[in-house]
Amino acid sequence: MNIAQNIYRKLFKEFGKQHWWPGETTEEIIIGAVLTQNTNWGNVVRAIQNLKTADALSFERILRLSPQKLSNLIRPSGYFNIKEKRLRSVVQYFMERCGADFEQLALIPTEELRRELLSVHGVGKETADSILLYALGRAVFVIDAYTMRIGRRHGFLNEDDDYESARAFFERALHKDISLYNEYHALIVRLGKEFCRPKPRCENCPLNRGEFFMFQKT
DNA sequence: GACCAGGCACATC
DNA sequence: GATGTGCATGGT
Repeated sequence: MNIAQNIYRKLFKEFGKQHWWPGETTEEIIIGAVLTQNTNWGNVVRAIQNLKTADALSFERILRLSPQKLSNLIRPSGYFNIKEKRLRSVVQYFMERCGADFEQLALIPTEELRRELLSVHGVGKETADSILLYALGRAVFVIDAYTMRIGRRHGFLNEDDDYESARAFFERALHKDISLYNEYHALIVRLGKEFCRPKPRCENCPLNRGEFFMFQKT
């Protein structure tokens, strides 16, 4: 049992299954992945609800909306002028690539798909990997701000680790398992929200209990 | 009122 | 290629 596996076991025991990604369709998951960039999920829910109410929670409908109409619907998620363009470009990519028939992507290797996604305006590593894992069912470990902060505080990531080295840390340590990656990232977000905020520094963090104490940095 | 939230593109050095 | 900055809402 390595560190990454041990942390997972501890988190799952503490929090249980997280039922991620919250979203009913593949299109909704992809839309949410863009809207949640640097934004509280609660605000994303409002934006998605607006799209749903406007009967615009689909790729085809989104492309029909004017920039002004779309940005107004997603306003609660913040950065709405930026995200209007990003969402449109992501939707456009998928419509051109597979017509929103995601089965058509089944034979494309994950790394190739990842490169394509990263070339789309508004899609960085976390958004690409969230889409790959949660929308397209590819075994890619998603790193986010919580992962980096938790990893550094608890000493299993170094200060100079970046997105790719953090991803390599988890992917090397774990079996290549979609549902494991899915659950693990969700658990990290849960831990981050409840115990590992920028300040105050965590005090009752589950990772500091029992055999994990040794990994904690001051 | 300050801080934070499931980032990213772009400018500048 | 590293570092800084703008983007914006809503909760605590």
